[in-house]
Amino acid sequence: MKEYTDRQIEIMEAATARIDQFGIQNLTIKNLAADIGLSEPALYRHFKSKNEILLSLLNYFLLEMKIRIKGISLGSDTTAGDELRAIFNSQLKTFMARPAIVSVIFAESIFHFDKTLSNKVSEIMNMMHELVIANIQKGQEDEQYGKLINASTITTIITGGMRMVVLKWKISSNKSNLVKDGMVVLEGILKMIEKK
Amino acid sequence: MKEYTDRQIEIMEAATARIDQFGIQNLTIKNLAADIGLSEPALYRHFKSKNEILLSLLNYFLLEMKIRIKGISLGSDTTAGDELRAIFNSQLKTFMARPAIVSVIFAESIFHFDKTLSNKVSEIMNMMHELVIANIQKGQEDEQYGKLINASTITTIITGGMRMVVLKWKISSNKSNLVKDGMVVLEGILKMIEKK
DNA sequence: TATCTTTGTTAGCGAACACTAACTAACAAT
DNA sequence: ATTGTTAGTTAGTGTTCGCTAACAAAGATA
Repeated sequence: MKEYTDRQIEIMEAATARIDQFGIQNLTIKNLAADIGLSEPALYRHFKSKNEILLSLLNYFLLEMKIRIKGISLGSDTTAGDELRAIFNSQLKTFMARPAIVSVIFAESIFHFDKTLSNKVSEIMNMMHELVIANIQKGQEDEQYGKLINASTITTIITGGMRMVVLKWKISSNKSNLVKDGMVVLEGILKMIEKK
Repeated sequence: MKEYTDRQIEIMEAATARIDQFGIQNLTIKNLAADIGLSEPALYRHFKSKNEILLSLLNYFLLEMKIRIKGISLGSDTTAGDELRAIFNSQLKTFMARPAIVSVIFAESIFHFDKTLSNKVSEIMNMMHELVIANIQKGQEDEQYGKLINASTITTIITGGMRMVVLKWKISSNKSNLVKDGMVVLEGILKMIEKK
């Protein structure tokens, strides 16, 4: 398992904050070093290139997310709907607590200049898709969800709706209530697919 | 009304194509000039700065979109659902015909370095939101859509779902069938909200 | 005590960036 | 015929970029 030193984490967090506030174009080694209070070459003691910083922070957040979601504990009699509620509640709460992360992992377009980086962002998106579609398929088999619409389409609607809530929250400068708005959308979709 | 010379349009199209293929980081005046077969200073005869090229192309596509959507003709007995189908069918067909546009108008994050530019992208997004929410509200008043979920939430679900389809199409390198996939998602949502 | 490793520094490299100065050829207007 | 405008050129500006060479201080290790 990959591990990171305290200094590496400090660098990755600072880089994320800069991207969040000023965009990827403003993330330069000079700015980043100044944020931390180090000289530019000092950063190269901890990462061998600027691209490695970006790749590492994506890996870092992906790992963190996997561990957190795996750690969500559910009672044995939990419904499929409640499982979805728990997953997205955890996701949205994390985003609200650390808004800068969102600007990095939701922004495939900013890494368009490098295949390795954009693939990593796609990987994060795929992970969420797989998580949701598994839930929908199981819920349909168990007759908890209707089968009027196929699982893949429902998954697209759910992940798309959630992303849209996050995007609006970003545009509002994180002023809207992400968790509340997100749960309203999820509840709306569930209301349409859950059998009573 | 703003108008653009042939040369300006050529520059804006080339800039859009470059962003689409290689990302905003690769859009330099040097590259752009080479694409068109001109020298760098020649571009400054047509736009006073690089930022003005970007702002102009966003305006150009926004204007084009407004005109196209306004031009969609509907019979007097068209249902609200059919109006939505017509709007998104037109949108998706346009995106398939000119894929590069999508990389520009769907990517608020790449313009994060400039408020004027990111506001313009938000404006395009808002336009779609207003269009959809008006349809939903009217459809609910006319008892064509159910009122189980409020119009704002449904709008978020629809626009989010459509964006997700477009995003997947982009990630698939425009290989998936955008119009078909998009209409399946829209049909799925309509199936849930339309009264029979 | 002597040496090695770690983590920082200052100074500076070549390349690329957006943009400008100065000039020119083609053409339109008076 | 003269003049002005348009749209292009070559050459070069200062700045910033990612990154490196060379060196230094501190602590761990032998």
